[in-house]
Order: sequence, then C-alpha cells, then structure tokens
Amino acid sequence: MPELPEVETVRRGLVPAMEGAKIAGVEQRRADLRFPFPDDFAGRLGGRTITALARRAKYLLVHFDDGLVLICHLGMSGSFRVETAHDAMLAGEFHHPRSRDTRHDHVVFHLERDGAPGAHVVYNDPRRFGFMLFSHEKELDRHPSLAGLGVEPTGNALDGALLSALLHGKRTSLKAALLDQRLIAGLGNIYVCEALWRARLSPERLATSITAAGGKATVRSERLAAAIRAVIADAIAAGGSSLRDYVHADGSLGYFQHAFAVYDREDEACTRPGCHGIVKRITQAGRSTFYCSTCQC
DNA sequence: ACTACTCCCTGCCAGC
DNA sequence: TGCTGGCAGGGAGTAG
Repeated sequence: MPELPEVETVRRGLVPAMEGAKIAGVEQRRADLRFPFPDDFAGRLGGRTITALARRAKYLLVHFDDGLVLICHLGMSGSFRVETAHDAMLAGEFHHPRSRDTRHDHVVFHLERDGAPGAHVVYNDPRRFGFMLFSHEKELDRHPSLAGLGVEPTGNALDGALLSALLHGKRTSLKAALLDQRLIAGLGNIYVCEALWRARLSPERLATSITAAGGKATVRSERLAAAIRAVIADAIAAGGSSLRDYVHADGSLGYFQHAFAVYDREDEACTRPGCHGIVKRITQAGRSTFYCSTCQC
C-alpha cells in the first residue's frame, strides 16, 4: 500500500493533530504486528509530548520531547486515521459517514493539548505487515530499519549521474533494482511502473544497461532520474493514490490513482501520443509489472 | 557480495 | 448462493 507519497500524505495529515500534542494514553490491542511491540510500549509513550512528525523513505517517524523516536511502517495495508472525541462518540452510536472497518484497529493514541482531551489517532492494519519500533534521535541513522536506506527520490539529489552510479554493475532487472530500498528509498510497485513508463524504459532491461562506467550519466539514466522525481512529486501533490480502502488521516481520498498510465491497466491502450501499444502485465520477482512493450524499450 | 525466492496475514473479487 | 484460487502499496530472512 503505502509507498513514499502515501506515507508523506499520511504524515501531513497527522501533523495538525499530533505535533505539539501530548500522549495522554495508548491502547495497544494486540501483542504484535509484523514484529512484537517493544516492551512497555504504551507505558513508554504515555505523558510524552510530540515535537515533530518526520518521514524517511516509507517510514513515519514520531519525535518526542526527550529524544525518543517512534518508527512506524505501514506495511501493505496499514493506515492512520484521526478521530475527534465527537467522531468517536458518533461512531459508537450511529453509522457515521466517516466510520470504517474497526476490526483491525490495533493501536489508539489518545492525545491531549493544553491539558484538554484532544484527538484519537487510530492505527488500522488488516494484514499486519506494518510495525512500530522505538529508537532515539541520536542513533536513528544507525537503527537497523533505517541504516541501509538509499537516496530519497524527492528533491534534486537523485540525478542521472547518481542513478547511473547506483545501478552500475547491477545484474538484476531495472524493475527489481528500483524496488531495492538500499539504492533508492521509498519507491514501490506502483511508482516504479509509472516512472519506467514515463522514461520509456523496459522493466525487463538489465539495470546496468542504462549506466556508464564510473557512474557517469547517460541519456537513459538522466531520463529515468527525472521521471522518478517527477512521478513522486506529482503523486505527493495529488495526495497519493487511494486503492481499496486506503484513505488519508482525515478520511479523504488521494487521487493520483486516476493518473496511472500503466499500473493496474492491463489490456488498456497505451496513452502515449502516437503509441498504439497495449499495456501488458508480467510477473517479476513475484510481483506484477505493468508496462507498454511498444514504447518502453 | 550479490541475486532470487518464500513467507508473513487478511480481504476481496473473479470464476466456477 | 456458496466455495476456491489468485492477487494486493512491503520487506525480512534464507538459500544458493
């Protein structure tokens, strides 16, 4: 589910309720998600004030006033939603328009602000591939989940030369290489497919084939780096992609899924002007790849 | 060191 | 109307 643009959208959606708020209490409704919750999870969070919400790749980072950091990963099906006390009351009594499936509400953060009860932030995750772990600001970069992550595809850091250097010598497919979080951190199945289509490059091409010795930029690496940055920026601007039940923290939907050129568009006509190809679906590394074999080569 | 494959878990949808 | 199989935004762990 959530790739970088979705996590960034979630982060922005949670900021108003969470930044500057104090944790009044935490309901932890099961012992584990993908991993066991840290010991005394609720106890360690209670009474702390949230100073900032940050993001690294697909990780949401909740910073507290004493340097504690809660590292959250949403896995495939995780989501957060913000409920006001009023929402919670209505949901209990009526079918509230914004109510949703609460079967997999695993964690509820009760917030307070200026001593008054604030919002509830609820973590829901049907498949439980998500997880929450603790770290500390001073050792965050060395945390096992974050230490090996590659470059962010936001901003201008990822250019043709860097991409060429990262992919040089990689004998795997271009698709698999772009999914490797150690190289570029934050891309997932959707945005890799979309970036490759924008760059007119085949997902089946050998990753090293778009590079030059010494990591010098090539026409193709420049094109792909630009496509990756653009698709991520466009998706963030659109509020991410809403597939199935994925919604923003405030319950609204992102709309980038309407802009997909190839993802989940098997058998549809390629929309590139002048191209008369049909979008195909193939399986790479056990996951679906969507692309146009006519214009992507 | 790399690369490839399996598995974790639940829900949903198409096809029978 | 069931049932069944396949598939889904991810990544850790293991085996070559």
